[in-house]
Amino acid sequence: MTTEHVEDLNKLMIQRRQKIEEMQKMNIKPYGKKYKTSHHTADIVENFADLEGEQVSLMGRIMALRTHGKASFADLMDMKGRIQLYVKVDMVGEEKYNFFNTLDIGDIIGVSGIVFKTRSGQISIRVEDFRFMSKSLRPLPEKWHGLKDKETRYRQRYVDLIVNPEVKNTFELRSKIIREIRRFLEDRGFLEVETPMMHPIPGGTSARPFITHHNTLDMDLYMRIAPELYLKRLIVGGFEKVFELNRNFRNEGMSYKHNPEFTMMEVYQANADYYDMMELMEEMVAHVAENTLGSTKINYQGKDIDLTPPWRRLTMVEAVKEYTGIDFNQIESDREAVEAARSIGLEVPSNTSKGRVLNNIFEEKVEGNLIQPTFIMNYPIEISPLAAKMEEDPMFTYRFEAFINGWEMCNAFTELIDPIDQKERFEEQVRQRAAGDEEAHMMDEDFVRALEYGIPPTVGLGVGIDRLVMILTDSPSIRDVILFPTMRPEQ
RNA sequence: GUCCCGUUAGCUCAGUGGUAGAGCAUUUGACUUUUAAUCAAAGGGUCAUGCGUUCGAGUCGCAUACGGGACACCA
Repeated sequence: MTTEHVEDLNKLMIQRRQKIEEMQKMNIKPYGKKYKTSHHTADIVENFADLEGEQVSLMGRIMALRTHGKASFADLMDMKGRIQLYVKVDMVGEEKYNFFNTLDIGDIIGVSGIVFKTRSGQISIRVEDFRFMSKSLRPLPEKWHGLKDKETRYRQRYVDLIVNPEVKNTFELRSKIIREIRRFLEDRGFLEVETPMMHPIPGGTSARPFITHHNTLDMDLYMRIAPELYLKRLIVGGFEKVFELNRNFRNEGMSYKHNPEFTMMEVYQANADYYDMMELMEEMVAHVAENTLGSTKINYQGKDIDLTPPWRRLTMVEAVKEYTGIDFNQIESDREAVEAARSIGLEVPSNTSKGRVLNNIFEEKVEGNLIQPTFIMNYPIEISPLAAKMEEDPMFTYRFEAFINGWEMCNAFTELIDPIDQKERFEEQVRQRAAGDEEAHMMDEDFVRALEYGIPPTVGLGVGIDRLVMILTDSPSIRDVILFPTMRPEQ
């Protein structure tokens, strides 16, 4: 700690640094070694009947200190909760007792003592001995109002976690949700795999990528926007059921439901179709809700949502008809479609194709209404370059998305497995890219080559994990379910 | 990218163009079952940053930074 730095510190921080000097005079180490513990706080509270009168030892952070002359109370917090400490001068001796009263909120100590209940019924530890373990040099936010400032909460998540217990709950729940997804898929014979995060050609979806550079190879690489094309290569290779649950990176706008890096789960299954995947999706979400929240009936920001399968299924054409009255089965030409869109107040360029118009109307007029889980099926081919064409109507694909609370929660389709068709669709994307569409797909020759070896009929599903966690943890912003959300640097 | 809002003590927040406020936290004292402990006293501020308007700016204006919200972009 340099002196010029100390000058910047506020009074509270100077006081705490001075306490370190006083501790050193007393031969107490401000930063010590591990302390042998027998329990966590919550274990004692939960098993009080068995532990009353027993000796226990704990490690934790002082969160409150109430001195009463010759006896003091403190609240000790660890990863499982809090417990009250009761320290008496005649138990620990005058010197230790006086030192205890100089502890700061935030300091970390090890204690051992006897479990008992105070007169007012509070389960506590009568401290027989304690050891200082680590000094806290910065004051924590206030005990009652906690830390509210969102900027500080996101930038200094460690403080948020210390003082806002519900934040810890959210992230524990997130961990359980991800664990249950893995368990669900593994129980059904899916193999978890890891494919590259740095791609020479970013593919698998429409999105702008982040670009990075490899020095030794002297080449640019792209942070992946989706694992899709690599997972399908694995289906070519003979893995019939695979999934990957990890980060994707998209260089796009940020919002309460978009973070530049986010967690995606993609599943691929050979010899299956999109009906199988709809079943898997609704069962998986129900399994996760049941095993983390204990119910498939949840409440998100005041809205009751019932995740119990089966979920409602509608084609995109049916959904648009239901919410706007426009029947795309009756629309023959692109021009008619554009006119229909304009008739309900949507601005659409004149040269827009029928399928894109349908999708625009869906996004503008339908999506937001789909609060209860709903599968929307059969997406237009123009916006689905990796999905299999429907035999019944080549304008559409065997693709579906699930919506909950008006948000897209997953995207899935029976995969295009015809390498010749795939190559043509890539070529069309390349033309659109040349025409200025930055998010059109790039040609991936190796992926086409893989398909040329032959791939069984396959279905794939991608689930936005952060949004699922938002719904299940009742979190209003994606930043509330990502420990360290992307932010500009301070200053 | 556009618009709106916010930034005052460690934290949570008041603040009407005229001496910078409260609660908690902190320091000192009292108190051996308190628990938002209590009681008594004290200290604590580059009002985000910069430039203006004004006799005088936390307050009015402009710009910048960071954050939040909405929209746009976007699966």
